[in-house]
Amino acid sequence: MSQVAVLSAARVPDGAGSETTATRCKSCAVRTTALCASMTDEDLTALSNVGRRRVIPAGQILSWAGDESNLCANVVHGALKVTSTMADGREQIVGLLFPGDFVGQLFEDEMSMTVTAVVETDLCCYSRRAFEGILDQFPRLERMLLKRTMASLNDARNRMLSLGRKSAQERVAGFILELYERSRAAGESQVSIPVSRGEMADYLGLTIETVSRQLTRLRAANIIAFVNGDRDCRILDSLELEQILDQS
Amino acid sequence: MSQVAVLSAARVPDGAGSETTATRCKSCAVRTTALCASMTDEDLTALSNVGRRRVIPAGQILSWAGDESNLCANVVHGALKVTSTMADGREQIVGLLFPGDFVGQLFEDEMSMTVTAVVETDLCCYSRRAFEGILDQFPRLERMLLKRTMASLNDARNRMLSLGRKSAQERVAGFILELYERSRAAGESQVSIPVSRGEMADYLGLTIETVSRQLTRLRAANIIAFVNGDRDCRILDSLELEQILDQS
DNA sequence: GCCCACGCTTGACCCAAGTCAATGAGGCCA
DNA sequence: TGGCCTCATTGACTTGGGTCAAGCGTGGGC
Repeated sequence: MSQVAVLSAARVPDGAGSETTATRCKSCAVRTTALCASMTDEDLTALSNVGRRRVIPAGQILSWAGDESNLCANVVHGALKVTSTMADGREQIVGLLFPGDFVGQLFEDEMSMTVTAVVETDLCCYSRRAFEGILDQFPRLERMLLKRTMASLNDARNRMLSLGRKSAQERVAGFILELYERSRAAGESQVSIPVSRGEMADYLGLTIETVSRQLTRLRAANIIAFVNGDRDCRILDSLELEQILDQS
Repeated sequence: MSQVAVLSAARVPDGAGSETTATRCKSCAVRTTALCASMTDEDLTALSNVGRRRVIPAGQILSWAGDESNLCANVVHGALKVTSTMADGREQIVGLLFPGDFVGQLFEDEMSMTVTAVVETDLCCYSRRAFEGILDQFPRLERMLLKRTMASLNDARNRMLSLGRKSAQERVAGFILELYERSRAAGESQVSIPVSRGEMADYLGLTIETVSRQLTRLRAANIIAFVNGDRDCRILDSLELEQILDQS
């Protein structure tokens, strides 16, 4: 999953950007999962010289659709949402970005989507122009970006199937399963839902009420169970969840 | 708009592939609109040596989701649909490809979507492996592919907004407008709808009946008018069409 | 020229999901 | 400790678009 967007306001965390060598990059949490994975330790200097760490508080908008596109970034920690909005306020979340994902609209002067932090998020930011320059110098970096963009396109297409053809129950079950895969890959036993019910609705093309009712239904059927409020849940019957998805 | 897929059966048109130089490429209908636009006439030999023309009859499937990914192609003439299908037959068209567009799943061993010709279509096909090799040699080609993939991702995201948040009327009006822009750009005075009502429905996440009713409504409101059957129409009031789209 | 098939339209009815509204459960500040 | 404020849930009702079932028109085969 790699993306396209840009950032405006943010505060700089203590000392970030002050180290001039690539030592900071080498120990970075996303050294092997972000685009940086395509670079050797030596080449990383090219990136570390222009990259600047920023912490974005939850709810803050990094950039509006229509803004000038002058920054791009790797997500280091947290989560971002990429949204498309209509004049009357209807909103669709067209992408969720997690650590290791890339955000920014390259080769374009204008941002086409709005990017917002859904929780407090650490970014490693680059000037868009500078990043494009680095891309020219490192074919392996460009290749990795190409592969990721293709993977994002694939994701987007799968979400089109969901939005165009699946029932509310199937969409909610699918979303829970996506999160389940993500947390299992991270070795966590519990699924933490990183977004509010409203954001889930905006992601799935539903209303808050419908999302809530479907979750209640899954809970009543003993397929999932919430622990400590409504943001963390345990999967009691992942087979049943999968069954809701691909054979109804 | 660039894509991801592979092809299987097809018949070879008279003499295609028999010229060994790039002369054929130079006079190709999509020389300046397909990925080839990134290549100089001299460099084109690299592509023309491995490219093979094929004509795909309307309705023929080029490759199924799950097939081995061993071919890719430029669309020269006609139109393709990229679809995602569920076990029970529900289908979503996740992309329409026109002359100049690229189709194929690079860097992947398996096709993730089904690709079908919606009308008789001419392709310029490459072995996937060979094309990947050419990509390695021509950074400008790779860059153009990257830009197109990013543009496709943007399109896909706009379609997510449509599928997730727009009413039937807005979706149909939006589709007609897309076609209108395309035909205006081609200098045509009439809009020809390249797909059946059923395919329109699969593209818009609606049913045939709903699409038909919405078209009837646009016709009754004197916004569009059909000429010679139901595949060609004239736009009588494009302002009203746009108004249906972005301010309701 | 006739018939059948296929794609499109139209009508009548239904239901999944949206809307509107009330209630509940934390969390935060005074 | 109490009063908000925000977010989630639940209920009652409405509705846009789906479903089912006729018609209709055009084009191809015989």
